Amino acid sequence: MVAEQLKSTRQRKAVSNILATITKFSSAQEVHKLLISRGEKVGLATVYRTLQALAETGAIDVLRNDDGEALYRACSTDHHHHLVCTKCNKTTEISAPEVEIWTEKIAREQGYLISGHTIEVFGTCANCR
Amino acid sequence: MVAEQLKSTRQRKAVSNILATITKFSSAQEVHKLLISRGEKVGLATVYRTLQALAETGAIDVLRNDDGEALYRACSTDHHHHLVCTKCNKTTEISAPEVEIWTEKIAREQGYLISGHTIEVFGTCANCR
DNA sequence: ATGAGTTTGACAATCATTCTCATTTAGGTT
DNA sequence: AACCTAAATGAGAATGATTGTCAAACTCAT
Ligand SMILES: [Mn+2]
Ligand SMILES: [Mn+2]
Ligand SMILES: [Zn+2]
Ligand SMILES: [Zn+2]
Repeated sequence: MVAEQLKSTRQRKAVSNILATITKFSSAQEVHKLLISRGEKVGLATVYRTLQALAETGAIDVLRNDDGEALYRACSTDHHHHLVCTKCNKTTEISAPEVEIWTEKIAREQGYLISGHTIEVFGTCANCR
Repeated sequence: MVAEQLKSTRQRKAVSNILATITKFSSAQEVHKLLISRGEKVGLATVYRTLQALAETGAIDVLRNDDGEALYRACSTDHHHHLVCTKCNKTTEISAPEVEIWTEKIAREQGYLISGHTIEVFGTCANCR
């Protein structure tokens, strides 16, 4: 029972590199298309697996759009939330210590053992108007 | 171009009635199974359409679970958010005026025209522990 | 009761995501 | 450098929630 290990592969590097160049939340399909268009040969399934793995370790963020599709983004490493444009998915990171505290308090009051929370604000960015 | 009108049908009443008896967030598939098990004959597509219609008018609430599936619930009519059990989907409504204000402020500062926001807290309820 | 516009439902079609599994690769060991 | 083996990959099939189709059934204002 050896500990889990993530091997460094060409594909994983390619995905990470692409993510580093994208500022908006993007779907696995979008990331895959981008990779292909840049000449990187990476299978679609691998893109899915890589994004999910990165999200699980907290290396990148995930959220669901209105259609339930998963969107990924390489955000800053500290805890934060998002302001997302519903037209172009442009994203601005936001933080709110006061809200974090409120969240903890509420859950405790209701007898829940908190596992996480979601705070996303949606709207139309200046550009899209 | 007459204004939209929602006709009162047996199926729509059945869906609304069922929702009134459920306290947890449920998927269209679950609602459909419940209807069938109670002898109500309603097509699956109709359940989907009805839930979506109700959600659009704001009559019921929607959220996405980790798998991206849409879950519905007949909540109170006032603005609120949710504390959801990740095991059984038991839901507690919560409200937070301070958070609402913060949300507005943030969006305005960033030049976004707000269209909505999502605030859900997840955890394990007392029962599921 | 009538008729135009809605709604329904059985079933097909979508389509994002997952699964399979034969083949390739990373990275440690001789 | 050659070897080994678990981990990773990818092409394609499979899954499954959700949506589309369209003829038949229904609602409701007249
Ligand atoms: Mn937070
Ligand atoms: Mn709110
Ligand atoms: Zn935008
Ligand atoms: Zn529970």
